[in-house]
Amino acid sequence: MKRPPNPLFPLQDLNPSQRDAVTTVDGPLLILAGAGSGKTRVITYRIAYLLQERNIPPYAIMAVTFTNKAAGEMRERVISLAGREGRMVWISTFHSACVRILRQHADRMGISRHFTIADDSDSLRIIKGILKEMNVDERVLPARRVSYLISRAKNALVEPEGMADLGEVRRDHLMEKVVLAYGHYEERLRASQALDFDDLLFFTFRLFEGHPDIRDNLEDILQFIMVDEYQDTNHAQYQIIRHLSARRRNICVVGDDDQSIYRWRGADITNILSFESDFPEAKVVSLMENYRSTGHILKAASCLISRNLGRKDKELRAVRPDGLKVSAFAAVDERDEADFISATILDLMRREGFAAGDFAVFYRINAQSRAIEDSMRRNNIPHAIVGGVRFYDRMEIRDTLAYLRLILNPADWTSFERVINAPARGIGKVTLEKIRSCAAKDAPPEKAVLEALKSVKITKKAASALSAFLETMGGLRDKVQVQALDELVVSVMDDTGYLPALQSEDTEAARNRIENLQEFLTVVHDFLEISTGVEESGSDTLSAFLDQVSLVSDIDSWEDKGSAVTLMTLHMAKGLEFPVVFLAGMEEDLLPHYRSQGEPAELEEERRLCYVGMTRSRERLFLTLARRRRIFGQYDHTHPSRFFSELPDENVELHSESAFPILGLTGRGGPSRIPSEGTIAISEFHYEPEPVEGEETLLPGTEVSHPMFGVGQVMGVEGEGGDARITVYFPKGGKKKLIAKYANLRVI
DNA sequence: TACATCCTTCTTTTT
DNA sequence: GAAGGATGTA
Repeated sequence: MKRPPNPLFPLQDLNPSQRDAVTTVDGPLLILAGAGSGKTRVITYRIAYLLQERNIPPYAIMAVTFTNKAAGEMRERVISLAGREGRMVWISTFHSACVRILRQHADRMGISRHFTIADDSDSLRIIKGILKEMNVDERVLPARRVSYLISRAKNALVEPEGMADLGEVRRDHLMEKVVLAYGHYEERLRASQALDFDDLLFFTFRLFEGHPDIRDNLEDILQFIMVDEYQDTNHAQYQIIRHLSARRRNICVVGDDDQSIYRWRGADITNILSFESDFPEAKVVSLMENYRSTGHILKAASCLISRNLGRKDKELRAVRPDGLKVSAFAAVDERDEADFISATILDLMRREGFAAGDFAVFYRINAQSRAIEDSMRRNNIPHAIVGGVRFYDRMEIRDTLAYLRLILNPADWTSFERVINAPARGIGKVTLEKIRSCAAKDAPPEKAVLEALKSVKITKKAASALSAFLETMGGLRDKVQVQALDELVVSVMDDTGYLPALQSEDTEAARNRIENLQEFLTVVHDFLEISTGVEESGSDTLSAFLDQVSLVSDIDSWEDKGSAVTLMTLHMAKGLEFPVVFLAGMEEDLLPHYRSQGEPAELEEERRLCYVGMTRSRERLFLTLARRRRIFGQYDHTHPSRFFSELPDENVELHSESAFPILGLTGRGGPSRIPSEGTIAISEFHYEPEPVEGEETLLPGTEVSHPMFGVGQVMGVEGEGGDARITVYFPKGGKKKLIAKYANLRVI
């Protein structure tokens, strides 16, 4: 389907460097796209350019993003630029693309085409079980840590044997345990015909390595590859990209090293920093004109990020006028902070005509959302929280999904264990253990059940429940091919007794769960609506649905509807923009987070996080902090984030209603509510707070000595005065809870 | 085996 | 300040 070059291709919409990036299509290309520099526009125009000006067939182009939302938006914009052809361009996330490839070639990898995608909580559950079997004390080696280390290994394409060589983990007895657990974990996943998130990448890489014909075939088809958010790719993704572009080398990566915020998930910032040495013939185009933010905001953000050492030296240019300065506000506590945000929003809406959808509040951790949400509710401000407790993480949804997975993949032990006693059927730990002991190696759970019914003593009640369960599952598997997906889901809820059990419960919680299940049915309907037209078997539809559900992220369902204030973590904020942005919790130990202060590289990532948040803002930016904050239900004093002191005076001012000035910021003389000695210094502050529960001289962290246990450190204080209960960690005696008036503690 | 009650721990960030 | 785990009771 050749078509003459389109003389009207809208290159005039682009500035010179954008145009350069769009029209450079042969050979490796690195597009360094600063915040707000029109990155998405460049990618979509480039795809349209390939289609229309170079007559490249759409199936020869692949664009990879990190979220489904980004992929969906990209597809829409390509279609609106290039017409229907754009529909056929392969635009997807890394993980979705890998699933598609793996389902197609599962046989070559020796796995079932219907493999289950194990999510994080599945993984964690499996690892917990393994550690227990290995008699590893979770306090010495938490499952979370093991899970993290395994994930890091997989992202680095390292198998259990090679794990001990990973730089950050030393070879010691704990490490041996982790390596062992990794091995067991893999066995368990394979027996269940399951792949975890990291496996999706790792197996795709292995597929390419071990089966060059498949790789070559794909490489023949995919002539042009584009990768968005390249700064957040991990090693596995990097290697997959290398494979796909090995021969043609038409690889275009787009990113900004200053916005790399997924180091903790294995993202390797050196991928983008060393692109030019990986592809020596690469052309580099820098997009350094920022069209988004007003001058003060951009200059403040640029100054902050310039503190990082591990970055390419560059400077964004503000296209827009200076606008208003960045506003800093110090609140008394997190409630006061939230109320300030609410009041400011109401004020801006009333006086300057902003709509609720123009505002976003960003924070470092999800737990911060509560106070803000409360305040918005009190003030009747429409708001939407993105993230936090996910819909798909609700128990009833996970249970239903587990049934669906088990229908498709009878080997799925994790799902089996989840649903075998949901609803309660009288099958507990003991029976389950019997079933497990009857399982021959790699035997699917239902075989093991049959075996157990035959050869082991099982209570009458449990035995009949098990038989009924087997029958139900058999019946559901028959229904897959004859029922539409929505009917099937209803069958699952009814036939398994799950919904009837909830209905007979008659509690608020149960009604809530039933509501969620109904909501789940709408999700199914929506899915069916979108995926019409494709002729598939029942199991293929189910499989596609489960894939989609496994790979959605919270941000995918967020829509810019203009009707509500958006509340989300800084991580979710990447790629978005809002007229007015609040960055809440600008405190030491929160931003930067205390877990990130070990290595300089981690601190730099926190700074990037702050930078990402600031650069989301178009017109107005507010940085707020609370001088004391409840953490784990207890008040703690805070210090202003060190990032305040890294902002330039001339672009930031203290908000006129700030309860306290912040040392290192301008604004002296302005604020009205300030006690004169109330300045908060970056490293310390002299302000005497109004008395807080149980908190006298024994702040957490205080060194104390005890007549019997010796020297220790205060971990927490509950209650007040002499009756206060003080938790102290003694290196010699361990953790102790002591009553203040009896403990005879001396502050050192 | 199920349910209630206590206790502990936890919170980064998520495809 | 919740949620999951451990423990005890029916």
